[in-house]
Amino acid sequence: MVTTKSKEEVVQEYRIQSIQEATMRVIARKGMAAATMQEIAEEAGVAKGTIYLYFRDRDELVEKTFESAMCQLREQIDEVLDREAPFDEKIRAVMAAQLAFFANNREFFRLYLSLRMPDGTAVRQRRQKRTCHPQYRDRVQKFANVLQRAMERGEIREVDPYRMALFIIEGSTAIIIERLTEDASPSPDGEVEFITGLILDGVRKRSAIETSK
Amino acid sequence: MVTTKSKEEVVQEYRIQSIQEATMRVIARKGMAAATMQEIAEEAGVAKGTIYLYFRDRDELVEKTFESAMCQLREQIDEVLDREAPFDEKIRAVMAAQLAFFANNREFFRLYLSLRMPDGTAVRQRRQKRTCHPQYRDRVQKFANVLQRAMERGEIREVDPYRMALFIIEGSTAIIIERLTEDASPSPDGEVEFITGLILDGVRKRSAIETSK
DNA sequence: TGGTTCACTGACCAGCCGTTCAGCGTGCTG
DNA sequence: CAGCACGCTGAACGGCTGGTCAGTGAACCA
Repeated sequence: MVTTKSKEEVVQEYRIQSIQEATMRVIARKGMAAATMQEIAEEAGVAKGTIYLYFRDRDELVEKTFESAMCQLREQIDEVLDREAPFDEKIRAVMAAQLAFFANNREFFRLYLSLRMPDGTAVRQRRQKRTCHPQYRDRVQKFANVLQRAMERGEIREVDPYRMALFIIEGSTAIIIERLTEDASPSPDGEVEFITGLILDGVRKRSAIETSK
Repeated sequence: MVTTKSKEEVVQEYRIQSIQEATMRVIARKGMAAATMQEIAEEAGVAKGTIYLYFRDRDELVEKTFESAMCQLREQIDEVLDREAPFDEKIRAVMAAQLAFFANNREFFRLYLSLRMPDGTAVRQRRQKRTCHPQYRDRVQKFANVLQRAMERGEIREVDPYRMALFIIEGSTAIIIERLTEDASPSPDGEVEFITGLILDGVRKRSAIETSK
């Protein structure tokens, strides 16, 4: 039996998705704290009450919105991470995926900045996240595992992989988000090459002979 | 005339400082959005009204608190940055200064995370910072200038210094803040060495011969 | 000692915003 | 076509919190 979606399910999914997209847009515009249910509803073209038919409360709305975007990001990066490839190729591919994702989801970045960390701002006042958001932590951890394997293969230096992952992810994300506020940025390829170079070889000038590949 | 502080001025400064410290503690505990004037007042051991004798409103309180902490951080880093030294020494010293600052001001980090960026959360709803906090941007810019000079001297590769600065600052800060939530961390010296290595030489394994110094 | 000043207090106010729910209209059914 | 079901609406509610200000008492002065 091909469980084809009933008409109601389709409508429901459409509603949920458009409310979530509106949520991201409003948060991108006003910031997490100033994004009101009223404005989200207007942005989505529904009444305030309608949102509560699909989400328990504001917390759940924001949380679910964050999670579904993070899932997409994660899928696109994991797809690259799980492929068999030399380490530098992987880094290049991950950075390209990240760059493309944030370019295609420009409204997501504020939500991302607000929720990834120890609680830039609590979602309203409940849910006292002491640590980072689990989805963020998972992402760092997964990346750390890849680094770990690269260390075992002797492709990179042997040091704390979790810290290394944090450094790379935060450093690269900062540049990628900076791009979003610029009028004119370098080409995506150039940017990826720049970031990859920074990660692999650092800032120091190599005297002539590069360890190319 | 040595303008020695009058008794009133001393008391006033003391009040201001203790209210600001209370502000940082409460924000560290509850997060920016959930930190109420009531709780800040209790933490400082004064009545709510008293805070308004020294700060116009909540925005000004938070802003001034952020700024005075950022000034300290900035002073400590600038002192290092302005010293004449080879580039790798400078990086080591800056990282050590940053590490020490956040270790000595553990309550500051949430305020820092909330205000540095495009507006993790607007300070309440006014002041619609489109870009990062000016103090943060200044810091990145100053660091970029140092990188620029190092490029001219041929100490590091020639690429966009502002992006390089962003990458280094965000990457290293992520590790330093991670330390604050750990039970047991490596020694500060080890950590500084680790971060410095990452910045200068990247993650790639060097085959034997290090360009030491 | 009586009077005056003024930093400080905290009960109170006003407005904002998340949440609710009685009612409406649309479309389906018999 | 009458009656029903139900998704949607938005006015109204209530709680919370930033900000106010009349009152208090300690310190100082004459």
